[in-house]
Amino acid sequence: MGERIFIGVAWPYADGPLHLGHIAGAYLPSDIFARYHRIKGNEVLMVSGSDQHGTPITIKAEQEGKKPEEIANHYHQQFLDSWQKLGISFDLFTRTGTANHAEVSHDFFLTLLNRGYIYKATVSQPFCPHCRRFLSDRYVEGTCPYCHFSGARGDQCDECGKPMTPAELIDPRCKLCATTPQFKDSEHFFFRLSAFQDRLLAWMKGQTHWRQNVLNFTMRYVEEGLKDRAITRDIDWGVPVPLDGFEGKRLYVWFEAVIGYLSATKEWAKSSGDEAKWRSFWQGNEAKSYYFIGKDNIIFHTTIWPAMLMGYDGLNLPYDVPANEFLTIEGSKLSTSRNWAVWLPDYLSRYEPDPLRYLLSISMPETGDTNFSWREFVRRNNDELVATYGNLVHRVLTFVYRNFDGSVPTPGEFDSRSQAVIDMAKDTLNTVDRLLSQCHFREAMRSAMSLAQDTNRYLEEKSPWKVIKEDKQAAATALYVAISVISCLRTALYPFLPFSSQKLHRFLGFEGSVEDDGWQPHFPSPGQKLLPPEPLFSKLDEGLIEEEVSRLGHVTHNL
RNA sequence: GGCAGCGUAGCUCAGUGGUAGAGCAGAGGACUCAUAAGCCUUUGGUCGUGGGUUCAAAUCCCUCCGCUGCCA
Repeated sequence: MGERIFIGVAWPYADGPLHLGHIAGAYLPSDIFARYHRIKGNEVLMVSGSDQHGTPITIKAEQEGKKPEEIANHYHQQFLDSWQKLGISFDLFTRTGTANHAEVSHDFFLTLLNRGYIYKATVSQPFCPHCRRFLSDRYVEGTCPYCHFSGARGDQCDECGKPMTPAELIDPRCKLCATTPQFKDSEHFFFRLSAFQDRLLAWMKGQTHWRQNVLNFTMRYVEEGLKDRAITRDIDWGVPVPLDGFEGKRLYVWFEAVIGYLSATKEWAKSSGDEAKWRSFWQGNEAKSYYFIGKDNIIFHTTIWPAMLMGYDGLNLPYDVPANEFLTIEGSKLSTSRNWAVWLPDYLSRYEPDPLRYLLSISMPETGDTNFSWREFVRRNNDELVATYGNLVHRVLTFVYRNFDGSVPTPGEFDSRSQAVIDMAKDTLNTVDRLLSQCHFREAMRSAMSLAQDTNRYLEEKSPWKVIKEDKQAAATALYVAISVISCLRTALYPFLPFSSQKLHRFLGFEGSVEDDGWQPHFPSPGQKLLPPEPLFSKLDEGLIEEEVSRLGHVTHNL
C-alpha cells in the first residue's frame, strides 16, 4: 500500500488572468509533486478552485457593468482552460460559489461558534452614503496624518509606509465616488486566533522538515502575538452568515476560502460515488497534507488555517507548506497594474507548455526570488532543453530507427563503461525520487539534466556511427545503453515535462501512459518496435525576445 | 519605522569554516549520428563596502551601501 497524499493549492482570485508568478509559485510545483506521487503509485488528491468572493470582484463588475458572477465565471473558465493547456493535473478544480462550499463553510463557522472560538463584537466601519455600502480599508483614501500625502489609503500610506485605519485619515473619501464616508457601528464576528497561540507554537516546533524560510517567518509572526481577526464583512457578495439577523453580511474571504480545501475534498468524494471517502485524506494518520502557495500566503496556511483546524478538531493539520518565493520579470518586480507580467493565457496562445515548465522548474524560486527573462527562456529552451535532452533523444532514436529496422537493438555484453552509464541512470532515478519527495524541484531537475549530458558524453566515446561500419554488435550495445538511459529520463522527467515524456514513451514503443509504467528503470526490450521519431522540442527564434519584451508594460485588456 | 532575506565570473544561479563552482556566453580544437545540435580544452571572480573573531571566512559577528519582502 502506497502513501496517501493530499495536495491543496492556493485558490486563485477570479478577477483577472493568471501570470507566471502564480505558476512558478504554486501551480507548477504542486503539479510536479502530484505527478511524481501518482507515478510512484501513491494515492493523490490535488484540489483547488476559483476564489470568487470579496470586494475587488464586485468593484470590477460594477466598472464593467456586469454581475460579479459573470466576472468570476469568465475567469473560472479561463483557469480551467489554462490548467488543461499547461498540464496542471487537478483532481478537482472547483469554486467557492458552490452550494457545497457554503454548506461546509457554515458547518465550520457554526462548529467554531459553538466551541467559543468565534464571538461577536461591534466595530466602527466607514460607510459611503453615495455608494450605499461599507468600504473596506483600502477603498477609503485621504490625507496621511503622518506625512500629509494626499493619496494615502485607509490601510496604509504609500508615501511614508505607515499603517493606519480609515478613521485616522484626514479628509477621508470613498475611492470610487470621492464622497466623505460616515462611520457607522456594525456588528461582526471574530475568530479567536489568540486562543491558539500556545498550541500553534508547540505544534510548529515539531515541524522541523518545513523549509527554513517558512518556519522562521511563521515562528516570528506567532511569537509577536496573535490577534483575533474579523471573519465577516458588510457586503452582499459571498457566503452568507448562517444566523438570523446577519442577512446583509458575508463571511470574509480569508476565512471562507481556506475552508475550500475541505469542501473541495467533500465535493470530490461525492462525485466519486463514495461520499465518506473525504475522510481518508483528512482524518487519521494515513494521509499527509501539503499546501502549495506563494510566500504572500504563508501565514494563512501555517497559522490561521491550522488554528481553524485545531478549533474544529479532528481534521489533519498541514504536514508541509513548501511556499515559494517570488518571480521577477526582466529584473523588475511583477506588477499587474503596470502590466509588468507575463500572462499565462497569452503565453499558451503562442508557445508550448513544456519549455515553460522546464524553465520554471530549473529556476524555481524555492529559496529566493528568481528572475524570468525572455532571453533566458529562449536560451534555456534552445541550448538546454533542445540541445542537451531533445537532441540526445533525437540523435539516438533516428540513428537506431534507420540502422536497426526501426526496432530496439539487441545488446552484447556491457563493458564497465556501459554498465556505469546504466548504473548512473538508475542512481539518477533514485536521486530524483528523493529530491522530489522533499520538494527540492530545482535540484531534481538539474540531476536529470546532468544524466542527459553524461549520456551525450558516453555516445561520443562509443561513437556508434563510426563503429557500426566494422562492428555492428558494439554499436548495438552502445545504442541499447543510450536508449535505456533515455527510457529512464522519460520517467524522471515526467513530473516536470509530462507532454514530451508521453511523446517519448510512444516513440520508444511503449503502450499506454508513462504514469501507468511506474517509477522504475523500465528498459525497452530488444526487438521492441519504435515509432518513427520526431523532435521532442523545437528551437525558438531569438527574434521573439525583443517582441515579447516590448509587450511588457503596455496596458492591454480583454485578458 | 520595526523585523527578515538577499548582494558570488559578462548572464542566470549553486555553494554555511578548510586551496573559489555549474550552465550559458567568449576563445581554440577534434568529430559528424543529430534540431550547425553534441564532445574536448580554455579565458574570466581580491565572493557589495569597511572592520572583527579564528590556525583558517563567500561561509560566523558588527558598520555602511544597494535591492526585496513582511508587519500593512
